[in-house]
Amino acid sequence: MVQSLQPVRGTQSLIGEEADRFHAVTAAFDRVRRLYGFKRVEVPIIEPTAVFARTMGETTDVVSKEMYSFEDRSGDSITLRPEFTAGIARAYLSEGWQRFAPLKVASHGPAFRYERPQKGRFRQFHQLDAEIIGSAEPAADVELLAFAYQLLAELGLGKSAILRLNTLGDSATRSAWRDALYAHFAARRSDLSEDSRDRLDRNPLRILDSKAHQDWPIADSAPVIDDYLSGEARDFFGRVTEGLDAAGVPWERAPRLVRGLDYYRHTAFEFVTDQLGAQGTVLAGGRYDGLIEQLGGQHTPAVGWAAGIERLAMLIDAPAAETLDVVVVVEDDFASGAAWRAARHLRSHGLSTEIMASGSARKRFDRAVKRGPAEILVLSGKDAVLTRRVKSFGVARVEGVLASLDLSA
RNA sequence: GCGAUCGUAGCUCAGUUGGUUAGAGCAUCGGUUUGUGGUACCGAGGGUCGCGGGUUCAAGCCCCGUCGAUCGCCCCA
Repeated sequence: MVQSLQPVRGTQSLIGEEADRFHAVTAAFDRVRRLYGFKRVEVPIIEPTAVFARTMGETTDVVSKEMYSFEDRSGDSITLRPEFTAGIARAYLSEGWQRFAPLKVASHGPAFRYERPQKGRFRQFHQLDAEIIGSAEPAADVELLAFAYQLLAELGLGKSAILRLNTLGDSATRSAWRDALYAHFAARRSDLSEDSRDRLDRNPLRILDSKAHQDWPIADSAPVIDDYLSGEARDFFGRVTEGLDAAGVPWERAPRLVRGLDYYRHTAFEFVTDQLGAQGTVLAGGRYDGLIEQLGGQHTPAVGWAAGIERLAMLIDAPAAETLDVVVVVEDDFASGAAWRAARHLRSHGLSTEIMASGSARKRFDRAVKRGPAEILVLSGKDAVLTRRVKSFGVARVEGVLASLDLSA
């Protein structure tokens, strides 16, 4: 293949069932989003680089090595969004969306990370995103999770995607726990895997869910978050879990669940499945009360989640293929005017219609049959006399719609 | 960034221990006595076997490099 015709690594072009799966996910999202009163918002795909660097944490992998950043013609550093949250927070501040607070918003679209592609992971990937900005209430966390759960349930994943839930406490809790973890792991540094020794300084929390067997006993004996929770943090988490129980959202406690991005506080969660290989997380998020301040705004509590559209699309049952209501077979050119008139009329009455008008008459009919329509309308013009027949394979609607139409004019 | 596996027609794949002109199905196009036709039958086009080098009388097949894909590590949706 010619070099320039190769797609950019980690991007994909979809057609047929794959495209239908993708659309099924976004359609379900848009339907459920409305049931919960989340406004649809659109935000830019590009932002000033600082928007992401300041909010996600300079040392995170996403910021330090996975961002698609470039200088535009005026020399400004621009970044293709690696996630939605920071951009929405920026819009909240710069567009004056504070006036809508508490604000419930939803969006979906592409995001970009420079990573090695593998199953369920792409350089251009697509996310669903939901945020509640300006509410410090545990009820916001509950509502957001109820939304997520109903969405997954409507996608047929209510059983296979499990909600794992944790609290990271407030910032005092989080830093005390982090210090304790650091001390614990640093004391056993030489027993840790090579990866985890690297993680120790960068992000000691991540050692907790290390995949290296040799780390497991050390992680098992590590300090637990519950011992560091302030009274308020404990109370907050309690009200979230009570709310989930009342709302009928099943969950399990994952005391070692941490999130990679720096801005998370209190509630952290992920819906996981065992059907996607190494990329089990299908929807994840949490509370990020400090993020808007990081961007220079007033203290503004918020919660949100993002879900991977490709990952969900791989999990759902194949959507029913789009069916065709009518194929119009034009047996000879004399009838082509009538075919256009008939097709226009059928389409304006909501019947999906295609016209077969090339190749031999026999081929046209064969192709019409292969398209699998509910009905085939055959128009012929033998001896300059227009005649029509309808072959029906299912619900017969064509004759009814066409009854009032003079096809010859 | 690291590791493993894999690259043959537009797509899915076959191709024996290295041996003549690289095959099939699907798709595309054409034909099959104007046929009331139900996914048929016949035929055609389409390949520098990812790319470059090497070994050999001879390479789709063996070796090296490179690009790409897939899966995993890291990280994450």
